[in-house]
Amino acid sequence: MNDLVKTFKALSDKNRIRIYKMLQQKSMCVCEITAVLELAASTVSKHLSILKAAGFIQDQKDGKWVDYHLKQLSTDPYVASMLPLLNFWLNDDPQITLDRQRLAQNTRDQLNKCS
Amino acid sequence: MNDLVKTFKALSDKNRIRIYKMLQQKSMCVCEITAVLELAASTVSKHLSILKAAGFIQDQKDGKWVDYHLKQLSTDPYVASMLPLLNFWLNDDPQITLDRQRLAQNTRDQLNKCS
DNA sequence: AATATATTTCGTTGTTTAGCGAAATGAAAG
DNA sequence: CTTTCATTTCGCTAAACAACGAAATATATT
Repeated sequence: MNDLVKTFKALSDKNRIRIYKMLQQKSMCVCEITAVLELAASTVSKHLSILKAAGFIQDQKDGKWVDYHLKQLSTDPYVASMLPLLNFWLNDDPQITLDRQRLAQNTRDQLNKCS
Repeated sequence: MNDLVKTFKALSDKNRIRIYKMLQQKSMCVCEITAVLELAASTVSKHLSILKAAGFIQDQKDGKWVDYHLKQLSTDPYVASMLPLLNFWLNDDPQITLDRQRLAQNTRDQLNKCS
């Protein structure tokens, strides 16, 4: 039961949903996500750690960046069941659409001096 | 997006999950739920209002009691998608099993002076 | 080596939320 | 019609949580 509650808690935040829906488009580093959400990098990092702990995302080092991407083959049954729903939901949401437009415009190399 | 977050928040609490899984067995009044959860009636009432606002449950007056039951045909698409998962999940969970045993033992009429 | 950029960790602050008991409300029974 | 029981609302407290900036860590570039 605790795992299930943890799964739902991970999805109970607007900014974490926005992160999930961006990662559905492409893998992103922290500073790219930060640029779209307009939050402090430390806040974004925390959100990512919560999504990771719940089993929704994975990370991978890439030079000075850390790439985050969806874990589409989750071992956690709760997460695995939620994935198709999350992938389908909110694709027409105005905020999600806007985020996706903005993430397409920025590349991590253009983001000199992320903050 | 706010509706989706609201849906997840409703399910992000252990006691609300326990309530959901009890209501899966039968409709219950507040004092019956209170007897199983061992929480204050006002706390249980608040949990029920959150589940109701999210579209998971409905209530119906029955004399001096208020009967709560699952809303198995939800108009909310997020809730509707979650129902089959919630109904399937946790049926073997020790806490849920125990709650269900306890709810079967008590009837509202035996619960004189609920608290 | 020194500097710049990316990320995480830590400590703090303000907000949200779960919990309680007391008071208010409503319905049933004496 | 007064009392009793069930429920909800209200005000409060403690814990959980999101957000920030600063400090720590790590990698890349000069």
